[in-house]
Amino acid sequence: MKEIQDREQLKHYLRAFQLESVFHEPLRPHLSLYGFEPGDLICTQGQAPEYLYVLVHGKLKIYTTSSEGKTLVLSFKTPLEVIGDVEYVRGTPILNTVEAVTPVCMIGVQYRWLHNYGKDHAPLLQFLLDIITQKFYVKSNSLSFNLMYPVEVRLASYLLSVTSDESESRLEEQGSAVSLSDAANFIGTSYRHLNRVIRQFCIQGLVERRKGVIVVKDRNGLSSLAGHNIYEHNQGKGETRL
Amino acid sequence: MKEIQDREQLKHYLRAFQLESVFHEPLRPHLSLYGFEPGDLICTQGQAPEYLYVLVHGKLKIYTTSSEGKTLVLSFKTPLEVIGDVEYVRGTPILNTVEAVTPVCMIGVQYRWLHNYGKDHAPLLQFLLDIITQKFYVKSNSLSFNLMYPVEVRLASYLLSVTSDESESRLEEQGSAVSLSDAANFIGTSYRHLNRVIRQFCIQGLVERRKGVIVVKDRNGLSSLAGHNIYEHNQGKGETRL
DNA sequence: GCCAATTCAGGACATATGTCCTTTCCCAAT
DNA sequence: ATTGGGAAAGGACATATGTCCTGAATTGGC
Repeated sequence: MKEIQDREQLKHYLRAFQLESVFHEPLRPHLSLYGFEPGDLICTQGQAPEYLYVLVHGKLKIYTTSSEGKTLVLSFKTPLEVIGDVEYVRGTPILNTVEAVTPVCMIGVQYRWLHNYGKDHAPLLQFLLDIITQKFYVKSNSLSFNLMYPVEVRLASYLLSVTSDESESRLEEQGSAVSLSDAANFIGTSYRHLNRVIRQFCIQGLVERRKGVIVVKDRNGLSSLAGHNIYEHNQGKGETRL
Repeated sequence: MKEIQDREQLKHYLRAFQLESVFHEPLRPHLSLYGFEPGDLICTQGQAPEYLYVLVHGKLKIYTTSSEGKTLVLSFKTPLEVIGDVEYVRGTPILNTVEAVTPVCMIGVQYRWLHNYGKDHAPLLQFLLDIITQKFYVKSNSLSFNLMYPVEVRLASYLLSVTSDESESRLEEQGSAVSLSDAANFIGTSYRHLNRVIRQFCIQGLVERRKGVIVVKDRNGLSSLAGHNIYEHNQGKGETRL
């Protein structure tokens, strides 16, 4: 992590994401921009958190590791997203490990300033509510989905959610570098089993393998397999009530 | 559902749960008390919500039903808990079905009043944040746990979390009426498989069956099976930062 | 271009879990 | 008491998924 000393850039992001009222005057001096390189850990499961981060550029991977060493990828995040919000509100240790997948830029604020100047600031509270309810919503879907459907269906849904709508879209686009084993950990299965299901999809003509890359051949087929159940992504802010 | 016309009782609950500042003067006239009988549905997945409810007495079951008819029990809730909070903030249809397990009493407020008089009211926002982050936390644990461990471990954890600390505690206490098939749906497995695992636990001397009731015989044994992973319950408000 | 080291795909087998069906047992209505 | 219905437990089998290992493919260094 390195701090980026560029108040102009910071202002730019605040404007671009309409965060000016969220981080009002008293908080401004305590905001900083931080850069992370792919593979950098932003925070680690179990540690005491210190900063609230707002992701404004790049892609993050959120995962948890069991005591036996198994890894479960919980989500991939793109802007606008917040890291450390739940921990801030609850005062608990960091829940999941967060790692930069691409070069990442985040706005960071120390909890103490957030608390001093923000704890009664309605726009900030509303912003946090908005973000956290969205997270809750996504996680809730994810929980039901993972518990109710077999890997086959989850993979179909996953492929639909990470590839774009072109006639032939492949996994691993725009340098997003989602490896197959990450995908397996995300779906909550083993790498081995993922391969098995992919092979089956190949046979059914739904996807194709091309040197380590999966190419979606038949979105409709995948859709009918997945049913209406799609891994929900950050679909923007939607209509919030606040 | 029937409305309970008793302002004194309402005041009593507000005091008991320290909700007086959360629901401040302008909101008070729009609060009502509602009673539900076991089996009553408080709200149904997919509907348009209208009320925010605060559970002040009784026990609720939250579940979701897939289009194929499979049911997944997401949680059981006891006071203090809020229903409809995520939907209120996000303006979305009801996510999960909520059913009374015991006689239930809840404080209800229509969204429109909440919005009119509460959308900038910091104590209310803080309250919602507190509740929702707690929900998020529990759900997050639940997701990882369910995806990472086999039914055996989940059941051990579940038994520990629903039975009290006595030397011999049985499932199905204090009229809580958690049926085995509810338990199966909660753990995310089939009734058949749950039985299989219970049988195995019996053989290992961990639990005993007595006419449809499960009696925990060896908490330590269950603990070592479950590892440190326990289904998190509402462990009170904890230390919140707000 | 060649080799060692690493990643990747898949075979073989074990285990976990689901589905369907049968048996038993309990209770309520007659 | 008799009987029908339905919960509760478990048998038999099919399927889904995990683990371990092997051989092919790929890559980076020389």
